[in-house]
Amino acid sequence: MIENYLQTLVKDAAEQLGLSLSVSQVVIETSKDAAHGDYATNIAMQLSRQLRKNPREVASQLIARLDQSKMEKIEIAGPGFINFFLKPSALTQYIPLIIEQGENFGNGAKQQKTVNIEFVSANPTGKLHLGHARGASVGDSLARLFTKSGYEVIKEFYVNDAGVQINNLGHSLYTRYLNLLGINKAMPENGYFSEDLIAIAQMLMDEVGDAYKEENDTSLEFFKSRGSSIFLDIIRQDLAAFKVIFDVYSFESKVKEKDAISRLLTKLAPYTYVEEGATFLRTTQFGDDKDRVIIKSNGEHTYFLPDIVYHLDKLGRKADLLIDVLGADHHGYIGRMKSALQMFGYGPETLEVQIIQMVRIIKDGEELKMSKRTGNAITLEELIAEVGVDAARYFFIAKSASTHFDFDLNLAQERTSANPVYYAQYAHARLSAVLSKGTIYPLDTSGNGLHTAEELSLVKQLIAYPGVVLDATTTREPYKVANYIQKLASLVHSYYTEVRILDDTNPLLTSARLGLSKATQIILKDALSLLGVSAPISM
RNA sequence: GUCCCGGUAGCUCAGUCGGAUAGAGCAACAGCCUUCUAAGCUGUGGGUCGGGCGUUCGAAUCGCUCCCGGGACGCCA
Repeated sequence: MIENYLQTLVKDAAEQLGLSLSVSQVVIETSKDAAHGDYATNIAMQLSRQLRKNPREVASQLIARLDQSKMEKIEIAGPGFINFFLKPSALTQYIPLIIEQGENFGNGAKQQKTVNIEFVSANPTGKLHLGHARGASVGDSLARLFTKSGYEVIKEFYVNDAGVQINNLGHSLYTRYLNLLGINKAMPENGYFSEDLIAIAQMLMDEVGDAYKEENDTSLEFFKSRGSSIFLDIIRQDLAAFKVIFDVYSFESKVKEKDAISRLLTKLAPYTYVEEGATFLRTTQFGDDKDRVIIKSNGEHTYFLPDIVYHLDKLGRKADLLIDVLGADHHGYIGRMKSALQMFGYGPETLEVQIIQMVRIIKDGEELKMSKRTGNAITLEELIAEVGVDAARYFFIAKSASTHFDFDLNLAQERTSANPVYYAQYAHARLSAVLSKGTIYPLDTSGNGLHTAEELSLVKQLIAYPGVVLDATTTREPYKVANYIQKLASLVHSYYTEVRILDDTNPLLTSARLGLSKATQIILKDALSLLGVSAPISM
């Protein structure tokens, strides 16, 4: 956009001085202070070292060779900044483009690349809780960002339906069932103690009566498979209510089917050795901290093996990049999986792991420890009921995923304007109201006639949108979109308060302002949609 | 002991490949609704950017080191 235009101007001017610069070397920043113009560059200070000249002198030589047709003026300031003061038309010329492209404004060029984003991937042994909700928000927004940036995206959920956890679930559920039948049996040591399990046991008892009162493998198998499939259904429903829809559910049980594990072992053979009865994989050859056990001395394989099969499966289906969104407790897992994939010839950059830091629950100013045993976790379902989908998603996304997150229950339950999502949605609602009342005026989409400081700073913020989308995608940081939204909403509210948009005494200006409102509404709505947050037309 | 994340206003957090006077929201205080939605706007106060050393025209940002908080380091999943 405009940054690119300015970069090229500077580059051309530098070439006339006999300097060859790449466009990306010219850093254009938006000025914080209006006295510093609309945009600024520090290029003269960067160049002064290699030219061994005073930066202000370099700046004046550049300016003398710069195309100034779209400038009101150019100034050298401070130690050697070049400040650009643009003509209003240089900014407002983008308004027709925004209105014409609509929600496609800011889209990236087609990438011919497929990104597989795996997130949530909770065990089907209980309901989703707040930790999962953060992963769901971040993963889903990443998917939306990649889609907007031109990638093919696959959203994937991996279901661990064949491991120790499911065994625990089966035993716990079965025990609850037997208890309901009046048979005395203690819950397993590592069992699941949540209330939900009792309800499900009751449901199954109503369905099958005492058919499974004999303790045997068939009985246990029934409770394992029914329990996990019931929980998976609940998980899917909760996610759908949270506006997170997965394209693919992959099941561990399917991954392990046939002889997938033994075939994998054959291929990994060159990288293995046996020590004290266990088989190790030489992941250190590819940068891991230590070699990893893949077959325990008791002959069972570790979880690492099916995970490798699964990742190879994802790559084999169609994916140029795998992104795993995982909780912070998984960070030790990154090195070994990257190593394993390299054994199959994939570069280390094929797999990216986005670590989501912990969520701490704060209630009455104190941390609330969540415990599987007592089942006191706050569920996603409860979260949605308490604060709503929009507020919850915005809450989770508005902070960098790499920072520890304090979720203040009292604040969330207040349901007041303290939550920034309302601020942004309200801005959209106000614009919508003005536009619908303004239909009696013709919509001027040209941008001509806009000139006040409020109008131009709003336009500058609109122009910045494509850059924000790109930046948020390449850094995998959706919170940057939230920051952008807050700034945009703030400009909208100021503008709305300072300026009477629908002005009977000046229909021409009204039409132009409606055009600006329309363009702003388009971008605000699209930015919110990247976070999975709705843009209401009234509140 | 090793690795990861963090330490910026009373609280929660931003801070554009290192830039101009370090910002926003909340909280506090003072104003603004006969006119498009006051879930809003305007203004005020509030800082040893965890400490130290270094790199350079310039450091919250980069390097080294120390301190504090959270997490991970198993033939667990």
